[in-house]
Amino acid sequence: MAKNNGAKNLDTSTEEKIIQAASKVFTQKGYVATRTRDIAEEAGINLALLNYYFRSKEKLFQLIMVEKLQLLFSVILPIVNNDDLSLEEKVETLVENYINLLIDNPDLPLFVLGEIKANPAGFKDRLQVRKVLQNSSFVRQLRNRRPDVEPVHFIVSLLGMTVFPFIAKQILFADDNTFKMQMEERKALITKWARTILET
Amino acid sequence: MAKNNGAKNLDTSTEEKIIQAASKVFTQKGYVATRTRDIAEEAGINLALLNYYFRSKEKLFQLIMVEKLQLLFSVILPIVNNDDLSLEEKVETLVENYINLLIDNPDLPLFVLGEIKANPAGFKDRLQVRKVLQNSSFVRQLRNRRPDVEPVHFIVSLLGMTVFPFIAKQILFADDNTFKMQMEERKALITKWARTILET
DNA sequence: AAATATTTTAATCAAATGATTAAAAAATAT
DNA sequence: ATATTTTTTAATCATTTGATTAAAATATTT
Repeated sequence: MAKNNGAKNLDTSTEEKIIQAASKVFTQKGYVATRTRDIAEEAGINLALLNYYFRSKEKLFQLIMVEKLQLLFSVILPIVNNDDLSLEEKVETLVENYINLLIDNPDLPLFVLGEIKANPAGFKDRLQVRKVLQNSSFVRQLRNRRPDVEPVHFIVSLLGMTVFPFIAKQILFADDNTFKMQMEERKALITKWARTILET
Repeated sequence: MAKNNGAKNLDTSTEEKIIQAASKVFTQKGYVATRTRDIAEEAGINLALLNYYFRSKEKLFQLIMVEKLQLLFSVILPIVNNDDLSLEEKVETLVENYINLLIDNPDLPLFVLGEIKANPAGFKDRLQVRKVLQNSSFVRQLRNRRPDVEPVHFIVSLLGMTVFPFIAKQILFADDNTFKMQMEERKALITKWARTILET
């Protein structure tokens, strides 16, 4: 066998190089707009090698998509389900962690939302964000605090204030540096505003 | 000549049928994912006819894109530049009109933002949303009211709360009817929240 | 009605693209 | 060292897709 190695050097193995390249190109251009040749070139390998390792564009895409969805949920789920955090603590942690994640992965929201819209059937069953949220400690606390407001409205506002700048970055912000700076200062603003909204 | 007619019946002319179909398919699937055959089929005409009328997929797309951008801006610009409206009145009108527009064109935000991201160079010059906003009555009022907060933060929050539900509809909302209903009740909520934020 | 111009279509082209194949190169085992 | 297995490549295929062409159909003008 010509196994690349045992455990070390995995981050530079061909397979890993392809995954890294696919992650980059897919999230940047979306499924239909990326050509397998783009990924191969980005990975510095032959096109046939991509199919040797992953059988097809579709298979490779599924892999990346699952990875990205887990990345998004790994930040949300532990927080909204943590019974030890108060409503205000949840909001603060959520905003802080989510903006940090998005600063490192600015393409993530538009990519994920775009692909879900492009193929709703493929995610209808797998993704039950609504159900998970419905039964969360977060929603329970929201209902308790403000029985007069549907929790979804508050959640959408919080997510909107947090995620939307990364979706509309191209249009609303100048250079990348001021954007990052403003996203940092935005953490405190959103937290404060969300608290205010909870009281009003 | 075989001109279809003089002035009547234009809404069913071949040219108009193609534009309607292109509008629908492009906004639903985006530029790369739509095939000219899809548009032709949707319009109920031959594929060659599409190229006879519009020369190319790209040309037809440009037409639709300009139309959609004008649609988006035709709602924002008159309001943010209206010196006769108070800050609170601007917010209320903006939210009301924008949600109405988005209820009728739910695919618009993801489409426009996706295409701009896919081809930033093509819009960098044409779209100067930042500059227009910068000099608007709206931003002046915001600076005046809250000199301690960068206006962009407020604008992003307002737009985020308004637009984001239409972008994440697929994930966060159940059926289309309850969604529309909740968007209607959301108008008052956002307006109230925005006012609160301005005071805090 | 005949001639002319416009609109529409069927057939086809050329380029792009996901995928395969057969052979070469490299690694591992014997 | 030789044989065997795994990895990589160049060449090629088949399908999709935007676009064109030549002819047919329809409308307009004379």
